[in-house]
Formats: sequence, structure tokens, C-alpha cells
Amino acid sequence: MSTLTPDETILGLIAIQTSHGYELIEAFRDVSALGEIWKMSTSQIYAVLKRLERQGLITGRIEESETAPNRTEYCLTATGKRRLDDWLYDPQPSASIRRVRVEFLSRLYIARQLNIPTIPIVLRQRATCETERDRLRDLLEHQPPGMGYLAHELVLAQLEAVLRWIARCELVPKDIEDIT
Amino acid sequence: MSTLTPDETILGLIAIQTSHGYELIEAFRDVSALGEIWKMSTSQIYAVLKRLERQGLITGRIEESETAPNRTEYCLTATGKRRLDDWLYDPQPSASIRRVRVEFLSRLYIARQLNIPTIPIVLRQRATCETERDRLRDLLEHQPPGMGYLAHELVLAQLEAVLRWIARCELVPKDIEDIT
DNA sequence: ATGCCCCTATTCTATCATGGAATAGGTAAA
DNA sequence: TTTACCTATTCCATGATAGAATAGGGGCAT
Repeated sequence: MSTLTPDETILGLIAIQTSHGYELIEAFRDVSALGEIWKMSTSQIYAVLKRLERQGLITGRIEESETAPNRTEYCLTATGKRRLDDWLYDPQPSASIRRVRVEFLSRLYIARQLNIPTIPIVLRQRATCETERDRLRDLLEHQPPGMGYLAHELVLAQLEAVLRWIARCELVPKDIEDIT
Repeated sequence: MSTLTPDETILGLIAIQTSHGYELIEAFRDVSALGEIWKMSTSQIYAVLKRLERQGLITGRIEESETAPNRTEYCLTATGKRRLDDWLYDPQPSASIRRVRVEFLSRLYIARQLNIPTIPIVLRQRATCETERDRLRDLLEHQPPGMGYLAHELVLAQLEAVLRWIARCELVPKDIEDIT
């Protein structure tokens, strides 16, 4: 899995409450929710919903309405619940900078909304970032100067910034809990 | 332009020396060149070449060979040269973290190979990152806590890391020149 | 009332990106 | 001799993505 998909995050939102596409779109627009984290187009959300349903992670049923267009309400299947848990409790979350920003924050948001403790998520994220930082430090010691060196230096600097940022999150866990 | 395309970088490589697809693939594989910066598949390079030719930025001519498969050598057109210059001298390079890592380093690499002074490129990149940093600082002062706040805090921390890294690049400009 | 735009809710379409395999002849090692 | 890799490119199927299309209802200003 190398691309950054909103699949699990959407799974999480549906776990919080069964939703139809338009509701999810609004969650991704809402700046106090996921608005600053993901930028997603309308059709992408419906595409993800189709995929999740095809994979048997969610099921939809059509809600008829006379005053408004019909909508399809989706809720998690047992498989979907398991997939979501696997994601939330992933013991080795990616240390990629983008993924930390997007996936880790999404995990935090979803976990909070589901009343799942966020501290373990933070600790695991810190652990993988520390491992990756150490790996990069080693790598830099043996790498000859050049573009690759500069690139790795930058990634290392960013990982260190991530770790300082995570440390601040840890110091004030209450704040994380109180967010949202 | 929101996606991160290798188009201009490939334009740059062709400006350094006329090349065919396979040669470019090797430049992107070579760790001492762009290997650590871009990850690209074979077919993507040929797709980019097709696009650049369709846009009139490069022209290809087939080199026949009996000992090896035919190849198509590409070289820049006048328009292509102008497009490359616009990119190299872009007065407002993106301050997005990914783009700094990928685009800025590519600019640096191409400029060096073309014997164009790299210092102005570095200074312009620093300037836009500083502007963006200031914007984020302002934004954070007025933003209520929440996921958006955390997200912006992280981006700010990463921008600051980028700026420290750029400062190191500036302090030892000779090193940048000597790289590659 | 009339026209117009916005809101809800979703689908459609066309283009682009992507990875992976297919092709195909040559060469070097085992 | 088989195996496997190097050069060089194309093909294909799937997937992502943006943007428009659809469609009925409500509000607001002229």
C-alpha cells in the first residue's frame, strides 16, 4: 500500500455513525473535523463508497424520500469493523511525512470520536518515526554527499520535527482528548 | 498545477543532453543523480515524453540500430527551452513540503548540470517558505484548537525544519556546487 | 411572478496516471 | 544449453480525478 487513500478514514466516519455520501462530504469540508487534513472531490467519496461496498466492508441501503433526493445510507459490516480496528491499532504506522500528517491525524480523530484511547496510537506513531529517524541517521553516515544526501538530510530534519511535534502531543494528552 | 509531475525535470535532463527514454530511466535510477528524489516507473517516463512532444516542448527522431532496439532521441524545442527556464527561474516556487523536497532539489540538480547559478534558486525557495511560515503563524494565532490546529502546527514545524535545512544549504554554497 | 442561484444527493464521462507484463534481439555466465 | 539479464519500448487493464450533468425544491431579489 503506497498511495494515500481515505478508505479507512471513511470507514471510521461510518463507524461513528451510519452515513450517506453527502454527509461524508460535509465531514471532509468541516474545518473542525477533517477539513484541513484531506482535500477530496465529491466524486471521489462516492468512488470510495463503491469500492468499500464491493470489498464487503460496508453495506448500503437506499433511504427513500419525497422531499429530497434518495440517499444510500452505509454502515459497517463485521469485516469492515475488523479492517477499521486493524488500521486504528496498526502496530507499525508509516513514518512517511505525508502519512503522518494525514493518516495519523485521521486515526487520532476517528479514535477520539469512537472513544478509543488515543495515547497508544500516539506512542506507536512515535516509535516508528524514531526507528525511521535512526535508520536515516545511519544511512547519512555512510552516504556520500550528493543529491541523495541532501534529500535524506531533509527527510531526517522533517522526521525530527515530526517527533518534536508528537512529543508536544504527548505532553498534553488532555488537549488531544479535548480537541475535536 | 497541483500534482507533482516530473515533466520539467525531464525537460531539464534533455536540456543537459539529448536523450532517449532508457537513458532517462537510468538517470532516475542513479542514486547519485535523481534516484533518491523521484520514484518512477518505466512507462511513466515514456508517457511524459509523449506528452512533452505533443505539447511541442521536445522533438524526437528515431535512431536506427542493428545491434540494439531502435531508440528515439529527444531534444528541446525553443518553446521547451523557454518552459524550462520559466521553471528554473520560477519566482514563487511552491512551499509545499513535498514540492520542496522533490521540485526544489530537482531544480538544484538541473541548474547545477546546466552551469546555472543555484544561489538565486535557493534564495527564492527560502523566500516563499518564509512567507508561508509567516502566514501559518498568523493563522495559528486565530485558529481554535482542533484537528485543523494540530495539522497546521505540524505543517509549520515542517516548514521551519525546511528553512533550517535551506539555511545550511546557503551557508555552504560551495557544497551545493560541488555536489552531483 | 419571474428568473436565478443555491442546497441536497448522486452519477456520468472523459482524461490521466500507474504498474506490470509483453516484446524482442543480444550477450554473458553457468 | 539453458538461464538470465541488458537494452528499449509498447501495451493493457485498472484506477484515480476533475468537472459537468441531473433533478427537484427552496429562498431571494427585481
